[in-house]
Amino acid sequence: MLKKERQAYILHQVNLHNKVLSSSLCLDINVSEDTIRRDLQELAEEGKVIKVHGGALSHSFSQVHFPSNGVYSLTQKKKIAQKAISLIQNGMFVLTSGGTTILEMARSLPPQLKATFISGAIPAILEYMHHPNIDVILIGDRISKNAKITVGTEAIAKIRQMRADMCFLGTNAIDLQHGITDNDWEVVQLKKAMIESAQKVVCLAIAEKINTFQPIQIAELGKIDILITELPPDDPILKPYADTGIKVL
Amino acid sequence: MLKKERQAYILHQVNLHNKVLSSSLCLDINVSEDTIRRDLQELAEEGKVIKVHGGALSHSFSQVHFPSNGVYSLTQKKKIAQKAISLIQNGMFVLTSGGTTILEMARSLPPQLKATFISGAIPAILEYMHHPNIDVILIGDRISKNAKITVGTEAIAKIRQMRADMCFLGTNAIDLQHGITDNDWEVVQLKKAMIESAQKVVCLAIAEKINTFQPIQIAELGKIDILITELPPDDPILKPYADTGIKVL
DNA sequence: CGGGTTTCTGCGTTTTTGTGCGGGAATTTG
DNA sequence: CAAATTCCCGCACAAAAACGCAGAAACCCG
Repeated sequence: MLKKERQAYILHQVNLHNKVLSSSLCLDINVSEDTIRRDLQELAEEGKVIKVHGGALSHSFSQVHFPSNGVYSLTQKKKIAQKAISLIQNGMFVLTSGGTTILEMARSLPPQLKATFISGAIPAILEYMHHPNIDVILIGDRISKNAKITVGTEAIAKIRQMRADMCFLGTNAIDLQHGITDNDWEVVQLKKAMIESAQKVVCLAIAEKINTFQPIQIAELGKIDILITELPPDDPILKPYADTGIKVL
Repeated sequence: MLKKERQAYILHQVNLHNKVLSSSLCLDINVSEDTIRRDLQELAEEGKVIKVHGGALSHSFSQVHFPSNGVYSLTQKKKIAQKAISLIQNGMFVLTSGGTTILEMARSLPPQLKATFISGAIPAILEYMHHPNIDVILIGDRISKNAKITVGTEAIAKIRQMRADMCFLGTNAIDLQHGITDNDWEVVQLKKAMIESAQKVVCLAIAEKINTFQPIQIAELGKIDILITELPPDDPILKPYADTGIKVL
């Protein structure tokens, strides 16, 4: 088994269960504990997991207990959220993925907006629920604790039978060659379905995600209608994307 | 169980209940009191909790007043929650409705319990999601903002195709003549479906709900297997229910 | 093709960390 | 004041990590 393959498997396990024991991993993959430990260490250095004595934890895990995340690019995300909200009109059916940028958008929705939001992302749902004029449709299925979103075939089937006006995707990585990419297989399946079910696809990405990529492809750039970052639309880094026909905000 | 994981659980409990006893924690997690004490000490050094003789307090608690129970029957609900939890075994599939009693149960689930919880109740789902060993299946559909639970035909259809070992119902009203009743038509439909899909039906009701009724019937008493209140099982008010064959805890 | 280098992996050995236990000191409670 | 908890300290033991090393595979390059 290849090293990358192994690390991808480990990452998948961590994302699925929020934690992982080195001992159980080395039984699973049938390699020595040292190898696992080295893998975890590498993943930890890349910020993919958090290494602890005896195994590793998912990043979201510790984020819960450090609610003081005011530092995490909040101002950029607010800016993105504002631009995204300007696209939403009364009466629309809006499909949203998970992620902190989407969450910020959910928090910033103006109270007089009347629309229907469809999502399986728990934190976002909580925000929608508190909004006075928004109807909320919850996508059900098994919950991925790490992504805090429902994943699985039922969720995908439900999304497939929707016809939304617009779909907002929190974006983990985007570049010219691979399009939008991610590292969680189940979330990727979900986002694929969301793209197919929406008339317009909007990607929200903070600038540091631009020109990066991850192992699994969600969609080619051609599928994207609008790209929103915190940068001004004429920033040179965004030029190549605009040139492919994507509307950049 | 990983050390960080344990500390996360402790922190969660402290933030939830504003206090925590080392003795109850070491029963919950099944480690020695020394370990708990060391954990609390570490958390205290990081400023996450305030350590006191016998346990720890949340930071917010020490600052302000006693917002505590009195009005909201919290202690009764905790008692009910404890009895309910004693019915859950590892590996079970458990269906739960909404309501504050169910929420209290969700908060009190012991961390080593491994089970699958199925629900459309958003507050309860949040608790299940934070639990280290519980798998969560979310029932999707339109969200009723006031009940904070998913309602509608899709939700009912999904529940119908489940086969749960046990179903816990928060109960708004119960009496001998009408069985269990409620006043929200959509929630009633949902609970009916849940009863049909579960092998055992457990009703959680605080004593003040006993011998009251509401406009819409959910089910006859005959459908109920177990009734849990905060009273001792031999309380005279419960006698008539026990006489109909319901197991009273 | 072949020799040198880098990368990856597993195996001992040593260090560090996490946990439980016993006994005595300190604190709470009645 | 006395009994019961709870806390603190040192120790022992097990599990995990760090470290150095060596063999094997992959890679590079003239």
